[in-house]
Amino acid sequence: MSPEDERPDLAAMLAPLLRALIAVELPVLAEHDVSMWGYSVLTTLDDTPVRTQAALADAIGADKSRIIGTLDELQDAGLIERTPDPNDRRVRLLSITPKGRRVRRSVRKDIRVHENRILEALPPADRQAFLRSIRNLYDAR
Amino acid sequence: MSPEDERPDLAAMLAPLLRALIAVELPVLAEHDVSMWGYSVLTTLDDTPVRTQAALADAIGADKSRIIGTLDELQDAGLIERTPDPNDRRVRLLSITPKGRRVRRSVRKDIRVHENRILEALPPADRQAFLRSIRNLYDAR
DNA sequence: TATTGTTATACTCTATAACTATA
DNA sequence: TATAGTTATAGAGTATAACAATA
Repeated sequence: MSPEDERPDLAAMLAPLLRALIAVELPVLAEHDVSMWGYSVLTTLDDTPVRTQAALADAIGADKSRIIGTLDELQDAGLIERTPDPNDRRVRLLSITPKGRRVRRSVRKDIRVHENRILEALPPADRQAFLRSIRNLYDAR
Repeated sequence: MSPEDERPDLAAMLAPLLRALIAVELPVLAEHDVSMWGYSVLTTLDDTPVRTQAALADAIGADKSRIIGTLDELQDAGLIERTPDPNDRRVRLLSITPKGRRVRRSVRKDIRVHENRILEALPPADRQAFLRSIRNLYDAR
């Protein structure tokens, strides 16, 4: 095996990194009284409005039955709204509230601080290439 | 928020990437009849021999009680050995067998093929910087 | 008959705490 | 009393299937 390949597997390196990111995010989310799934929902609704719960579930890679509790919590907290669709009474139209938008952006700002602290370990040039690369891989998904 | 910061959260981008990596690795592992934890154990024992099961569990970020089933399977398959330590009869000394080493390296080779296929989406310069960066973040952990 | 949202059930992981045998 | 390995129990998270209302 060539020296270049003498490195841990990609997944073996990414998993601890992701765990570390989640570990610093959880307290931030707790401060704002939202769960990880809740924040994921707020982010999706803020960036790319979706009509139905099924479409939302699909967008965040979850099962439609799995997000119901999350939606209940977000609705109770006044962060999203579920209004019956008059054109198709099976559907409940989803939307983020102004309060939900404020929470989402506030959480994101706090998370960015932690992310930047972690990324500071990288030389600036590599840092840019790293961000460009995961963005690239993420978009190509 | 500045344009540079208009990107998904790091964790939001890394999570799907890790999921994709795991998705391609699982069939490879299944072909070689080892679990994800089993492969993790083989990797650790091959690279950095550890004496006790507790030390191994610590090295792979698991609880000592969680790896026992994995060790049983690996031992039954002849991939590792557990020999009682004559100096401390509470301890069972761990070692990877030649067969275990062959399996580990065979799996790694197959995984690399899939990893490289995914990384081909990146321009070569970025690809190097990306690998250097996650290695950097991983080692600084 | 198919689809939306919901609820219920079962299954997998994981964390924790007990237990034994040694020290 | 403390530690290594093991087993047992309980909890969280998830997937799947069934269900009622509507199309």
